[in-house]
Amino acid sequence: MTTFTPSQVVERTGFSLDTLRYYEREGLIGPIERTAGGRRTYRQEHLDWLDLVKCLRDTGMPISDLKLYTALSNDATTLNERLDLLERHDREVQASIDQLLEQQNHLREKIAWYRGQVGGGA
Amino acid sequence: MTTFTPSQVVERTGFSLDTLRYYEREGLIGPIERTAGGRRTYRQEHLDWLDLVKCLRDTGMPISDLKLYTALSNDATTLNERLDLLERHDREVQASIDQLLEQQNHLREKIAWYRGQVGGGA
DNA sequence: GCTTGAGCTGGAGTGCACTCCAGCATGCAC
DNA sequence: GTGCATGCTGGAGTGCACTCCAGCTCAAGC
Repeated sequence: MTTFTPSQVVERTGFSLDTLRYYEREGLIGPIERTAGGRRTYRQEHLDWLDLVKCLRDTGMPISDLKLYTALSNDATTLNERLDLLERHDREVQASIDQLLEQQNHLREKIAWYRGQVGGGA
Repeated sequence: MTTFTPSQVVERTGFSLDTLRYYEREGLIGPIERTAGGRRTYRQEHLDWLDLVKCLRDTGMPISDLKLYTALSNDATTLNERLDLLERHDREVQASIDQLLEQQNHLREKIAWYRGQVGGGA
């Protein structure tokens, strides 16, 4: 069974060593097995999980929600709750995309105005 | 000339009183005129400016860049620099929209998977 | 003229998500 | 078997953008 050292996980996930340890402390990822010497040995399933964590963090899910989601994931009877959580999050992501697009329009109007000023002054 | 009290500005811009004062301290908006008693009296141009500030903040421009942009706006010869700043920001906004859309795809795949599980278990 | 609410100041406090550090252990490379 | 990179822990520190607070002044209504 392939395992990964902390630095390999850093390389593959883009999280820093400190962030990986922080997430483990916070319960965003289950306790990672250790070598006899105490070093963490990650497995493929951890990398997969961290990809999901990255997706959710990058879309703005707070640590507290991720903590909840992780806890739910340890109980096979919580599929509906997890689905709810992700659907709610999806709606929030959609809302922030919409808001970003709307504000981008204002921004581009402003840019167009500046271009008129700059071009007109030539 | 119409003027606005601080609480009217709160209502119209959505910024809190404390945030308005913080922005003024930080130089994101020029010093606001005062009444004899020391109360701020905002004018329409301030509301317009605050709309732009809101647009830029909501799209993630840091306070430090807004500070710079505000400083540049007090010098009529800086049109090109301001345009540059906004264009750079627009590219960053586009990048975060793109990234959000991409991560939203992953999220929706996960949601679809959950729906399969939940539906399949019925 | 007094009450009540809005506003003032300077400075301290908050919440979030990391990030850094000291001091120590481990492990592979030679 | 020693040197150096990697990793460990607990806890302190950071950066950002506010947000709150005490103690005070001001203004409008009755």
